[in-house]
Amino acid sequence: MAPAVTSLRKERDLKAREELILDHARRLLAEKGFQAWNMEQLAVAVEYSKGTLYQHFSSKEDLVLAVASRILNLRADLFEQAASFKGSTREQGRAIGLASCVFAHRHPDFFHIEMMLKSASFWEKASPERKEAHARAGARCWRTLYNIIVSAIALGDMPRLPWSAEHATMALISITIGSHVVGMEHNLRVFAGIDNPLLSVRLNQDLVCDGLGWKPLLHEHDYAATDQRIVSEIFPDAAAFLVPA
Amino acid sequence: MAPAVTSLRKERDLKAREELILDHARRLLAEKGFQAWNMEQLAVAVEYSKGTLYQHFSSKEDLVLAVASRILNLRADLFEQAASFKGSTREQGRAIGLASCVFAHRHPDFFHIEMMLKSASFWEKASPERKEAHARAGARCWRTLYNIIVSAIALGDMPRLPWSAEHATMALISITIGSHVVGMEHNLRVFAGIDNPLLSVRLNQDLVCDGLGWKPLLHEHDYAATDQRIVSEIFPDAAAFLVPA
DNA sequence: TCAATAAACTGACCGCTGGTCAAAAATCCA
DNA sequence: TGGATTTTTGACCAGCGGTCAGTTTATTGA
Repeated sequence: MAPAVTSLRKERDLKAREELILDHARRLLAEKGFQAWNMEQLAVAVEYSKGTLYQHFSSKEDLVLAVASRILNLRADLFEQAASFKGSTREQGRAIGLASCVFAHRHPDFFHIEMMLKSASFWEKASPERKEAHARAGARCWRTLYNIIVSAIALGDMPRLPWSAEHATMALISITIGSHVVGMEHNLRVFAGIDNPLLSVRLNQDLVCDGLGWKPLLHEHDYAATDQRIVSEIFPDAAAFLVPA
Repeated sequence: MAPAVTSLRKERDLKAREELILDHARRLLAEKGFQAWNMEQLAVAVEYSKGTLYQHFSSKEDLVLAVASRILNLRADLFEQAASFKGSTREQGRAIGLASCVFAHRHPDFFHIEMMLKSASFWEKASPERKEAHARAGARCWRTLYNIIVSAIALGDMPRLPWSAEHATMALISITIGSHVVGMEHNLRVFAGIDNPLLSVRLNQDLVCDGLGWKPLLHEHDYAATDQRIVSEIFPDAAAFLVPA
């Protein structure tokens, strides 16, 4: 039997190599999408053989799912940072909305990847473990928002009826995802004269928050000031595109 | 030179064959997604050879895009029917919301297909003509909604500010698309205890309409009665799942 | 230090797919 | 009817994801 110290190092090396593969795969995905590169090219890029790649991932789809999960966990990280903002529940919700935009700015290709995952043939080629990991990463995101909304209802910031906390969460997730997806359509951007799609994402979030009666409503509070605080306290490097002069 | 009568018949035959191909392709897409069938199988199904398929479509992606466009035009048809509803502007908007649900019920696989189209590699393999046709079909949909919103603003049913008619249109499109996409997610449905995803689509649409200040607001009017009228007058065969007892 | 053994890595190879095109079949017209 | 023209066909090609027997590298025990 191998000494524990040796096997630990091996495990570390394996993990490091997996990271290396994922890094390069993410780059290829961002640059070329899904079809315009192959496993051989990736193998050359990471300086291992194709066979070795398949010791880490059961298929190309499995690999791409792993990339998506890693990025989705970064999204969850941003959400959790945002949720730590000190302020009213609606301000915390707003911080998550901003986090979603910071994320979209850092990972403009993420939603494209995520759309691919929805395809049935894609999903069934991925390993169960990675599918579960992805579900966990997704849950981290909406759990963060859900907890804030539960607080909002408990504190009386949001009416309990006619929507449950779960439905309110779904509504905010829907408007956010929908706005990001729609914002990627070139024709619609031209039609609506939108130069910065992220601004309209936030506008739509405001709309839904007001629709949910989440107090203080948009016109009852100076949210521009809140935005300044959120950006300076939590996303200092994102000031430029989030709070335009 | 060929007689005009002959060439006309040929054109008709060609068109009919294209329909046949599209019908079978749509069936395969619905049953198996994109990857789990190939052009040879489709050729066998329509009883022509693979080469003949490529006289109609420049690639598999081009073919799938054509299928998507045909379905998208059906969506536009439903929207235009809905827009003809006699009532307040918000009731007309609601009719379009219902149309979107009728459509989702008839073509549950459409959004999956539409997601695939967003992929860059997919888009660039399709022919320019079909891409333009798809854009036109999409425009038919949002134009219909846009016209109603313009009326709403003109009639004073919706405040002109702080959102333009274009932004209001985008907001409603975003919540609708977003709700449909999110509603397909199994984990989230379980989390929110949603049995009928289409109901939450409509709930979210109400939320945004109220957020936009589109009068009469949800609590100012008996929209259940409106739904009954819309269904009986425009979508009589959709009563079952749209207006549950 | 050095075999013997085990573990890890490799790339030639396989089956399958989207897409092509020369040959064959069908159609048309004088 | 028969030669010219158009349409259809399916064998064929290149490129892909994925496999696995053979090679290389690492580990072990004397």
